[in-house]
Amino acid sequence: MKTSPISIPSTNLEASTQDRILAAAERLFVDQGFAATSLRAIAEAANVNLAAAHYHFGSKQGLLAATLHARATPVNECRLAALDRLEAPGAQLNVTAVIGAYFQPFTHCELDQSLPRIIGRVAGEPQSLIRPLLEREFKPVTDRFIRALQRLLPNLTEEDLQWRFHFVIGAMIHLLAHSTPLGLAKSDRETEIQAFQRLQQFVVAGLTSPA
Amino acid sequence: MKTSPISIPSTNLEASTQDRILAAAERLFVDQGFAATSLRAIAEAANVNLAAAHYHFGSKQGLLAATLHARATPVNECRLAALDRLEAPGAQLNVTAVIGAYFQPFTHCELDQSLPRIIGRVAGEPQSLIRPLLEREFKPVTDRFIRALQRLLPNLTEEDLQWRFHFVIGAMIHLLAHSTPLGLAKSDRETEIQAFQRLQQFVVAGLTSPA
DNA sequence: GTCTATATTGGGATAGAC
DNA sequence: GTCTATCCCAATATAGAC
Repeated sequence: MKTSPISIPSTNLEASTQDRILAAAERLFVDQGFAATSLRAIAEAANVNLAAAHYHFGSKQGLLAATLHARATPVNECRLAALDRLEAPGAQLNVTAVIGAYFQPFTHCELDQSLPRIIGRVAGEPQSLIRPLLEREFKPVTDRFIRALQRLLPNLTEEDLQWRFHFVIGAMIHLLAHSTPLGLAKSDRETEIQAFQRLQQFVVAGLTSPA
Repeated sequence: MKTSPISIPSTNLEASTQDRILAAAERLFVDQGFAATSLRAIAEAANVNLAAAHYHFGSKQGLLAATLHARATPVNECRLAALDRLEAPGAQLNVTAVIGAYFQPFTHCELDQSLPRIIGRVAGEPQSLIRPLLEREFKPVTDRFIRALQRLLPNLTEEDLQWRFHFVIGAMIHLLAHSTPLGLAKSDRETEIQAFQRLQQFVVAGLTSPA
């Protein structure tokens, strides 16, 4: 299976079979959740035979793992690149900048218009299924961010910081999964970036509040 | 269907059929999600015949709605009672207290040991399914809290506050759904209350950060 | 109100031709 | 690597006896 750069036009009939399956799976998983989405529906949406999905991904779970991995890889790269830039000598290293680097995949890196939503969606799935996947894909990078914050917030214990970052992730997931509050209208790309700026200010205040 | 006070020992064979079904459904929905849970599994866990579930709740969706409603009702009552106490003349009305009232169902009211988790779980389900339910059950009370905060934070626009409360809810949902950060051990009731205190401090700092 | 039995549909997975 | 066809099982829901 290829792990090359992801660029998945919603229904690009010229893309390879694997990519079409991945794109369709991601869209349906996001819309309906994992359990509620059938391989048949995915195959149909991808204009692909049902058996092809099994051939390429082995199982429905395998397809989910591939979908998540395809998104997680560039997200991790984008985050790490941003953090590296911050930790270079002479750069402005502070809490706001670190959180900005963590949100970078959703604000600056042009990974794809809107579809890192798979992250928000998948994080809501039952633990048993998805927790190992999430841990493998995201924990190493997240840990590096926590360590960077730890140096900036030496008055917090490691436990303090882990809890606070847990809340950061919760708010971020919620924003990814439900891009707008109940009362407000649907958002475009512009307001989406603004939403992450709002979120950034919110969580920086929470992170830096006194111990 | 009764909407009387909820007290559902995990498998109380003396409870009524409906209550046993509700309890089993809630537990399985929380553990596995809605789509992945079959009525058969619920009926088996509740020591009830499959047809009984349909007789009492009409459909799987009906059962989900009933499960959620059974939990939402006391949660709303607990929140409103706490807010009423705060808004009584002479009480200490500030942002921390209002958020404390919002979290009250998970910290002080002894609704049930751990199972308002249905809220955290259900909020992660696909929008199409669950959004109307959540709105009906929680929006009115949540709106009252937002209005209370608006009076305490007059420098924020309504849009500001809606976004910030969106983040509060996101962090709360995440805590309800995954009661502990990835690195930490599983929690008991004690640390759970402490977690909500941590969350309270975090979100109060976020809410009160300058506009 | 509770059971047995069943209608009906759809699911994941695989065998085997091409 | 892609198709057709099929196996086998599980799902929701309902009919009808008791």
